[in-house]
Amino acid sequence: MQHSKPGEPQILIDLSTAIIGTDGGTFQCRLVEDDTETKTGRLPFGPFVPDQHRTMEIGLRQWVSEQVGVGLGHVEQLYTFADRGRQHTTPGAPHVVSVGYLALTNQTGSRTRAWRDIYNFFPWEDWRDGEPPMLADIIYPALDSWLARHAERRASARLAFGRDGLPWGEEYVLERYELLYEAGLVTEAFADGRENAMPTPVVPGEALQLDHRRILATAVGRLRAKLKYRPVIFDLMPQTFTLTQLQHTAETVLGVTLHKQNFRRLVEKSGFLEATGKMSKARGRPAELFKFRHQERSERPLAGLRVSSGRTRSSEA
Amino acid sequence: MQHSKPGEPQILIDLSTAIIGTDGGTFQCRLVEDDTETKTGRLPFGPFVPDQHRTMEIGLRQWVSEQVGVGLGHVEQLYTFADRGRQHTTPGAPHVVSVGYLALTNQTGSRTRAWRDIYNFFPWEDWRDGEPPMLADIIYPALDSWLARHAERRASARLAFGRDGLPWGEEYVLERYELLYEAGLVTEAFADGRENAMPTPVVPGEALQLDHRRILATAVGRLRAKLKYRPVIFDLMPQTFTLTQLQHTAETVLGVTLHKQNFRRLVEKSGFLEATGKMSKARGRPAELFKFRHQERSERPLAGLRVSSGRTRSSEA
DNA sequence: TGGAATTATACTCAATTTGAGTATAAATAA
DNA sequence: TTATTTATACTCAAATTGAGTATAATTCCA
Repeated sequence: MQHSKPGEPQILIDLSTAIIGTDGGTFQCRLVEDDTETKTGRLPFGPFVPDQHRTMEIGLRQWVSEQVGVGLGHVEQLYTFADRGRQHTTPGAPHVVSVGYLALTNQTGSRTRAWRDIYNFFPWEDWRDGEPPMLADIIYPALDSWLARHAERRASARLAFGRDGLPWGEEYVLERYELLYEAGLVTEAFADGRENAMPTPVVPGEALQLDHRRILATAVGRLRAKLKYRPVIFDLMPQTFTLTQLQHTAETVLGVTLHKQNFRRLVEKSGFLEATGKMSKARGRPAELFKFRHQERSERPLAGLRVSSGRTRSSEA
Repeated sequence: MQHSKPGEPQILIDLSTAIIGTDGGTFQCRLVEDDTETKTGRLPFGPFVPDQHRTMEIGLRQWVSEQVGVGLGHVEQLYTFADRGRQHTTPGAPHVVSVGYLALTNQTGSRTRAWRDIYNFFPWEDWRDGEPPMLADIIYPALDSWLARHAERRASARLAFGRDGLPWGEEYVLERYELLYEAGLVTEAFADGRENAMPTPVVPGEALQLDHRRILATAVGRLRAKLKYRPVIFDLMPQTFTLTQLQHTAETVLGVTLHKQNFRRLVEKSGFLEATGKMSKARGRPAELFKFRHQERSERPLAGLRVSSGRTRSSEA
């Protein structure tokens, strides 16, 4: 009930930010390539300096604009991570706590090559071509063998991965990653020295430094969930767009394909769109260009996209 | 992109916890009565000591069990608050960042008198007897006068308070409190010295120390939202309970009354309940006692209570 | 130039879910 | 014994959802 005493190790706060955008059907995240010995990337982060910034979000926006140079839309605090063993671990060094943030942008960098496809890090999350075979081939066997020794985690695994006929919930990205970590099946678990970690990572998917893949999983899970009840998707879109572009963005984020006609019905009824009268020029029939209407007089104000899935990309005609 | 330097003021982390329970139709939160000059209460909090606890949640559970003596069910991190001006403000003192937590218990203290009705702090949130008259009488006039000078916040206010025919969303507890704070209509805004704060708080509702009312608002909003898609309500219930008791608990948390027959249909279909065969004895026809079934073999595994509102308490026959 | 392919948009229809009732059953209280 | 209270079962129309079919407006290419 009292504050920590001066003798104790100092605490530093890092703001680690998952800057997310989409670009022509790829789901992208801005990474920093360290010049360290390891080849794994990391999220951009900066220190929180209480004397300089009134709030953490203000501080974050400032160093992102200075050092990353990307215009941000929606910014949202995700979670504060302080686990020992999943952070910087130099002994005697100050303890670093990272506050994870999600930031959306519609400026994915054609310029830099620092944008990476998020599904590189979570290949089991992309169901746009149907269930990734790696689940049945690699992940489920390995997970089941671990679950045989950890029956108490069985219910969580069933829910997170939608086993036994339960549905796959797109939004449980973090829960799935954490289970794989706990089971010692991802690279970071090995690096963190979990006793049960496999000597070699069993599950495909690129690692990130420290616990940044965990933060990214939190960001993707939160974004997928939020898409369904808040109009955040428009922060990923250019000024004007066609309904098909909007749908592709939603599919990219959710990692699922959607039923075109029903998506159209949903999004039109939501009242978030305003026709511009202009037309896109491409192959096939031209599509109308829409823009986001900033919620004046809408009927269904907070209902975002409650999407219903369609067929897989590969099963389309 | 680098850590804060040793010369900068130290950062301390407090874990501030909203311990929430219900007791016979009241919505309760465990407070600490400080022996300071102010009469306002505060949430229990304890320091996070990285060397002693592997994670923040472990640390929190320990000092809560030691110092508060309440058994906790679901525990969830809410948000990390670091705003200057809404924290301890002794100049030169270390900057305190509070990580807010929500903790649920089914042991509300008949023993201590430290349990307080949450609706004391947010009287406008309790719609069980219909819309609280204070909204139309006090809050809306005051808010509108502020909005006249702050047109850019108008859309937020419409959504948060459900004006202009928009529905009142139970879960926007934090958004509503923050708007009232921003408009200088609650006590804390005055204490924090906002330039536009009214000399006397305009809106009824008891204050808490520091930004603890903000943390509590976050907790209530998160709990109300979560109730609709995760079975957290059972962490507020005793071992066995009737459907009516369950409904009253949901109503207490949501601050709304529900349609009895539809609530029954929803909750029975969810597969979360298991009949015990025993009956409750009270007035009227005895009701069957149920217990929570820990999600084996259920069809709708993650669907919690998607409640639909009924009539107000006062309009019942 | 005239299909064929491609993409967009409109409309239909059954199944399910939701909102709001009515009807009836089983207890206690007077 | 009858009124009161509470619990539970069942009905029904409206709205929403899931999955199509039908048709329109382009470009591609033989």
